[in-house]
Amino acid sequence: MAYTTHEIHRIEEKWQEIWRQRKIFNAQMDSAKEKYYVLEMFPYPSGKIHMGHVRNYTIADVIARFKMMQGRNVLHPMGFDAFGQPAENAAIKNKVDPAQWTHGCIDQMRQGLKRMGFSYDWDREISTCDASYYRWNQWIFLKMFERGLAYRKASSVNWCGGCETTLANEEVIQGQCWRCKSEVVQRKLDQWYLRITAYNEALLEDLKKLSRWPQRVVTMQENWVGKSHGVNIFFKVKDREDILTVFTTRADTIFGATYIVLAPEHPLVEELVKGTPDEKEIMAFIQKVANESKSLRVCGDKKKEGISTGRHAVNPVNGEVIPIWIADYVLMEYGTGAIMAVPTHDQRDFLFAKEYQLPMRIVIQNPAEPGIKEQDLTYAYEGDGVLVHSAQFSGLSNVRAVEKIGEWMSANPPAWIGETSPDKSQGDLSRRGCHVMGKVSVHWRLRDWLISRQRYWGTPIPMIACDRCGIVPVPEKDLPVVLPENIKITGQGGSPLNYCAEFVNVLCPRCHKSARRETDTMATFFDSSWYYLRYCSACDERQVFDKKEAAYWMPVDQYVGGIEHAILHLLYSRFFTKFFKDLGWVNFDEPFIRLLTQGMVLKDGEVMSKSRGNTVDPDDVIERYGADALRLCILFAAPPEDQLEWSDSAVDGSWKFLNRLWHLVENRYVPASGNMGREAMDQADKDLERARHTAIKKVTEDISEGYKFNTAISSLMILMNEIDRYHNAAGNAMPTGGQTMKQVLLNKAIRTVVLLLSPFTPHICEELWEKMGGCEESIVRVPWPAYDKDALQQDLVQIVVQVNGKLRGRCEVRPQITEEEIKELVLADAKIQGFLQGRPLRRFIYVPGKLANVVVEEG
RNA sequence: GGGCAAGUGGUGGAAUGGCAUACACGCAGGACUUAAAAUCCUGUGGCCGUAAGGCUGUGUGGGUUCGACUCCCACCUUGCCCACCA
Repeated sequence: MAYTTHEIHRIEEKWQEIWRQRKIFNAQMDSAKEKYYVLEMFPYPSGKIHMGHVRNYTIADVIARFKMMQGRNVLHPMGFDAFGQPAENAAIKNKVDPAQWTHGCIDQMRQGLKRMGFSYDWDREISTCDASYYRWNQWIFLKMFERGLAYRKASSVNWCGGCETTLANEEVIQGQCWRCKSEVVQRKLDQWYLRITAYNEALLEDLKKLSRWPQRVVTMQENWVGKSHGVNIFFKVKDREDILTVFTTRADTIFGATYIVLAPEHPLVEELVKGTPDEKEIMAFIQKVANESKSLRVCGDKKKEGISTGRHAVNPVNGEVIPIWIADYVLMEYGTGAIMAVPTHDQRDFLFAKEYQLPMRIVIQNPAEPGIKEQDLTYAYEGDGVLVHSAQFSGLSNVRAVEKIGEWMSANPPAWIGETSPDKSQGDLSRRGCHVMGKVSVHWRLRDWLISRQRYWGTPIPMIACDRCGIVPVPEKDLPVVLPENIKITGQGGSPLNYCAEFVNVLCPRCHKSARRETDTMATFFDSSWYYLRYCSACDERQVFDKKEAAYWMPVDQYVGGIEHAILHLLYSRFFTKFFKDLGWVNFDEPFIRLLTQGMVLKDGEVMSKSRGNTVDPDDVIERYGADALRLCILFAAPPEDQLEWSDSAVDGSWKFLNRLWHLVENRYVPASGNMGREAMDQADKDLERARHTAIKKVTEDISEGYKFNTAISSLMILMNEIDRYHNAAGNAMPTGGQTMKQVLLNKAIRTVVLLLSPFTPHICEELWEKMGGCEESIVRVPWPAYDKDALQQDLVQIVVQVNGKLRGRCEVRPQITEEEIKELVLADAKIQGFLQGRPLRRFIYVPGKLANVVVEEG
């Protein structure tokens, strides 16, 4: 029977059906067995699966099947991240119901995944848009609310005009909406936040436990949480009682501070400029900056703009009076929204000072330009050096001064104490903690997570606003707050739920008078922050997840997904896990032990995407070559973490290889019995056995150590080549139907290829295994083969001979040969002698089993 | 501006201190065929040479080493991430 396209489809469908019927991939908790949880980032159901999905899920599937064969109890679930904007956009554009559209996409996607033959436990499938799932979102939200981790606050938020909704900091990329790329602007709004910053220390500290995550993801998270050590310095406003707190990591430059800059949004600004001659002009400037888009404001190349307040501040270390400015380059979101400017040692301050002709003073000597004057500077010196013009700290290295000055400021009163009048201000200031110059402090970059979205297709936030009782949570017994259907979605006028009277108008759970339901929905990243826990007991209707099941299955042993989630999703998931630990629902700190970020799939050097129009439909490939060839091709073409350049001819190659394997079993596999001891083997037999064991070793190590599927597959190709060679050489000794020992060895090698290849191309391997008389219910139940060290031994090894590091010959020796013996052998060799040209031997290096290097005088 | 990753034949890639280019694609030649496809065999970094063989060769320049694709320093290029973060 030929391995035709028709035959491939029959085989693939046959085995997919068998897996389903025999429940091969249904996971059961079994404390007697060691578990293994392998998980892929679940897809957004946008329709058909694309090559990115195929790659992601094929990688994880190989791992899952490999672990199954190694005897682990494997949990490998799949589901759909089904809430989100595309469904709403489709509703606006095509006038279809988001729920209907989403379910259509899910069906299509599920079918695509099944066609690939992935080893999912479909009984655990979840969809985040089902009330059976999102009710637990609401439950979690209530638990967070109880503990003060979910709160409502009015503040300036990121607003995307394109999506007509708010965005989390993490969703703003270069000042633009991560989804639609619209400019993000700031708006004052009352919104729901999650207090992720309560965990900032743990989110940073526990990164140390993630030794099996890619370093760059850990670094990205580290930078995002952004802990910086520095000093809060208290500057008093001259002739007023106000204190301006500035944060700096460069306390060593405090004596070089020549002006103060406030962010335009700084709360003290209005107060400070009130009644001053330039008030109007200043307020106009602030308004102008406020109207600017975030990306423009945050662009580093932009000319820095500012305006003087006319007010002055007193430097606590020396009583120096310096001007207070307002400028767009200082951001309210970071630090205290106020900085001390040191133009000589900070490039931003330098540019600003040049622009507005503000004074500067050098306080760190640049060793490359000693004695340079302030007016001759062309850039700020940000490097290390010795302090000058810094009172008692002059002469100290700036690195040490950072610490020393911080300590000194924390322990001593400011210069203006006692100098200010009237006297009563002193007591007032001390009460505010300003009896010292500054305070060593830590600032974080991480902000609380804004989760309100003015969208329809998401989890309703389970809160009710009552005029009498304030914000009241929906009682647990009333969950879920079901998302109403048949809503008109126009894409305009804010949250569509606002217009749904039966949803909005409710009775207050506390006073039972009329009240209004919250109409914002949760950001969809909420849904995906805990779905891995839900899979542990996906059908449990009584609780968010089963503690016992989660204790058994969690944490996820291997997580596979795209690098694009390196910050958002992974950070949020880590936060939720820590929250569940505090709730007492889990007993571990981190959800994902090992993380693999697969590379992108490219076509003609560009990322494959719908908008570029360079996609290759996996379905078309399956139609022509089958799922196995597609899987093999995508695994063989590149290591999983690298970018993968799609090429049609590569599938052709995989298909040819599977064909060869098919015909190998069809034509060369002849049932035979018996066993051949090593002593009875000739050289060819030993070589075949060695090739077989080498392949077992290599494939096992390549899969488990670095997920080097491409080299694992190539070693199987090598074994196949060896089998062909062996068969051709042994032709005469192997008559058709022969019961010879050669046939036994050959069969063994063929069975090994099929077993080792089965995680990569499961359908064809199941079929061939069955043909060869395997009687297990599935090949994943066959134990993974082990290799024998003795069989790897060679009787003779080839040694490379070098003269002065250059390859000059080879020799075959016993592996046990001593250095003395080989030295004698090499030096006696006529060819080597020719290269030595009689020069005296200086050194002889022997790397056992590999190489000998004769070192003589050059020339 | 900062961080990370990468740079190897015509192509995808292999080798992490010891034979550079495994394995595959492509290409060329051959076998089979009336022919084509498929399949099988052989060859395939560059230069010189009929050959044996020699020289050269992993982005560039230096260094360490008996020996460097691999380690160190500097630079160039590309990709990704972050970015007026005080």
